[in-house]
Amino acid sequence: MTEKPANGRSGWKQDPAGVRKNILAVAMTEFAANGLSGARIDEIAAKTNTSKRMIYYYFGDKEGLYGRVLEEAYRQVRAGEQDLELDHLPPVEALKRLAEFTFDHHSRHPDFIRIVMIENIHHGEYMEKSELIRLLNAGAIQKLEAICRRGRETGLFREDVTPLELHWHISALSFFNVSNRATFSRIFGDDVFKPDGQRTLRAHMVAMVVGLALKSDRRETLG
Amino acid sequence: MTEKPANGRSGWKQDPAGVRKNILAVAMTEFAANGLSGARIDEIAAKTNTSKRMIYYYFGDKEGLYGRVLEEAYRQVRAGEQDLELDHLPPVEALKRLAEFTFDHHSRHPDFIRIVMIENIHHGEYMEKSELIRLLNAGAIQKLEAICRRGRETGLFREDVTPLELHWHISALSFFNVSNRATFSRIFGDDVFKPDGQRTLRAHMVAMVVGLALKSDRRETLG
DNA sequence: ACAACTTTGTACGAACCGGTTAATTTGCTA
DNA sequence: TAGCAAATTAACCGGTTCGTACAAAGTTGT
Repeated sequence: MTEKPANGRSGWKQDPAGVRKNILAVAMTEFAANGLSGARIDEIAAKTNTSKRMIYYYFGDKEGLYGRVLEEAYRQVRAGEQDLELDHLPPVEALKRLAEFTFDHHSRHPDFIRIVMIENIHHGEYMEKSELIRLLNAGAIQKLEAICRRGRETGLFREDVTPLELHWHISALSFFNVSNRATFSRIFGDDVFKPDGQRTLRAHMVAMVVGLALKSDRRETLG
Repeated sequence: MTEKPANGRSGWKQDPAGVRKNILAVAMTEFAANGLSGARIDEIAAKTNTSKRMIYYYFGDKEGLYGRVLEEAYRQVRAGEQDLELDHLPPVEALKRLAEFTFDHHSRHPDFIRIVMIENIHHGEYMEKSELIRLLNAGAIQKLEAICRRGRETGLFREDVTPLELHWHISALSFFNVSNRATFSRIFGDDVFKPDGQRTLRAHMVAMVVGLALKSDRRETLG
């Protein structure tokens, strides 16, 4: 509960950065769980180490808080993607790794997925207000662009499939796997979401994406 | 505004079925637009031909209304799928047609997609209460099962890719195309969602799914 | 004719919930 | 240690919103 101040000095009773961070973390969980209109400021405040007044002191109002949560969600997830090193791999291997990583990454961050779902329900209007988010996401496709460039240079990849389209397919299959788990599993059972099922889906996804990227006469090596 | 009674006889001043229908239609739009907690009963009532009192008379409370809206949404969409005739087509053609149809069908029913998104935010808890929805959806995969059976019998399809998995991939790519349009287009532009872009994505989806279903030595005829 | 069902309309209560007012404490600086 | 801005606390407010009460009348199947 009582964490050490984010500030260097110890013994301080005031800790603005820590308070902000604490509020953001709690708010993200609550918004992810209940949506923008479903989340309750009082509930967020209660789960915080501080008081409701501080939420308004630092974030203005509910929508302001939601906006910052949205930014923080994108920031965290994009930060987790930076470490991936793909330049030393041949294009096909790099594409496979990127696709697998995305699948796993989304699977590990269900709250991020839920925040994005909620933002889509709101037609992306809060995202549009954030310059930060646009900047963060612009870089999200650079790795894929590099892979495609190398793939085309070596004559393996099709010329008419764009990085953006590949990103779309990878995202769709990885996102849906988390976003629609509740309804899908209640209709068809949850075998698909057990470890074996997930491995299969992931392998399918990789095979499909690689199959799409490769020229047809280079596909024979695929299973 | 004033529609003729759903009942056959004319001159009736009472029309329970019509009132229910009208309330459901308005409520679906409102829930799809604002979510369960975001939608306002008073707002729904105002857009109805009848009064708030009738909503409670027929549906009990807000959650009861939402539950019926959810059922109605699934019922409408599944009903629209029934007409599709695939038995006369060879398996690969049938699979293509089914995939294309699903893509277009979801694209034509954004409110249904939004309702399903909202239900997933609520962890599918209202869906679970409805036996009707489970029944409706159980049949949603039968067409695909028939196609797969024929495909395997003729030696074209892989034995280790199940109808459920194919349904999952088709659903993921078709669903995401509607559900994440707002955030995706705000980050990467909306070229992908213009007619040309949509045709490309749809063609990719079909190619990927068919490529996955087919045995590797039967894939050479693909573009 | 009679009972059950359907419709209309208003007004209201009570909880909920986002946001504020006002006052106090803490820490930096000089 | 005085002064001042930033940080923090706790009680409070007013509008919103779900749901109901009440009162009455029209309609339909039997």
